[in-house]
Amino acid sequence: MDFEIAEQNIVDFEKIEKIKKVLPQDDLIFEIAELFKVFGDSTRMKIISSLLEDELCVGDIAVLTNSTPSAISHQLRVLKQAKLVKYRKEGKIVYYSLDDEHVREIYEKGREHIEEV
Amino acid sequence: MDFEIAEQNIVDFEKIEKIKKVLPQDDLIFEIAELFKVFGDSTRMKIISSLLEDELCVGDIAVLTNSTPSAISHQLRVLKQAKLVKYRKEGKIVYYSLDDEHVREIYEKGREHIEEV
DNA sequence: TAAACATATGAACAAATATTCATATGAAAG
DNA sequence: CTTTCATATGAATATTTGTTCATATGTTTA
Repeated sequence: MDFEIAEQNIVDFEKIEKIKKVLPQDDLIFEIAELFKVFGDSTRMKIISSLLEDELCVGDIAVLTNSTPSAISHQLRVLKQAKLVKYRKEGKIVYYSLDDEHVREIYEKGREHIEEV
Repeated sequence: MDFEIAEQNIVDFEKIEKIKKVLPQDDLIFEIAELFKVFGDSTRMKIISSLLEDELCVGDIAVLTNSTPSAISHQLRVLKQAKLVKYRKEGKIVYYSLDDEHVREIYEKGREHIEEV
């Protein structure tokens, strides 16, 4: 590890060492990136936008997103695994809703960035 | 459009129409997703984590991320296009820094979600 | 002016991923 | 109990995307 560092062109060695100490662990950074990856798809973002308004079943989400129930079901699984949505069953119908206030907050920060630039 | 809707299995037509009215335009949703896509990569997330601490040049970021200057340069271009980082030149050295408080806020919301679940 | 250096860029390759299609599951209705 | 319906799932395909490698650009130093 240290060999590699020594071989490269470092402008400010002390600054690097200082930052290295406070950087989050690789696996935490990986998990954060994985979370944002879930937000980084138009279909899922449209699902999230819709669920910000109300709980919805798969078929209704498919209509709102101009997508197929199958595609939506796949994406809801991704959102579920990321703990961004939860669901409740009512007979054969499954209602999905947002699982976390962070979803709304993250969405809104993203929207702010887009709309202010 | 309305034909497609009529053909599908809709559970609550009124709810759908109501949500449809308040949903953001497709192109805004697309842009938000594109923004989060930028956050959704480990390398870029590590760059962002580093720049949260201080401005850094390409070579130093490469060391901190265990990556090559070339790979980092490519990723910095992505971050630049998303208006997440800015840069200043000092001779042949280019210093990058975060361009927007939203970056920090979005990063922290993401981290909160990961750490609280 | 030539060499060394930091960064940028383009093309090619490999890996990841969203959608589609066919089919499965499980619940309600006939 | 058989059909219909809502949702889920697996495999295949097509597209996107990150890295690598070679090379280019522009700056400093010898």
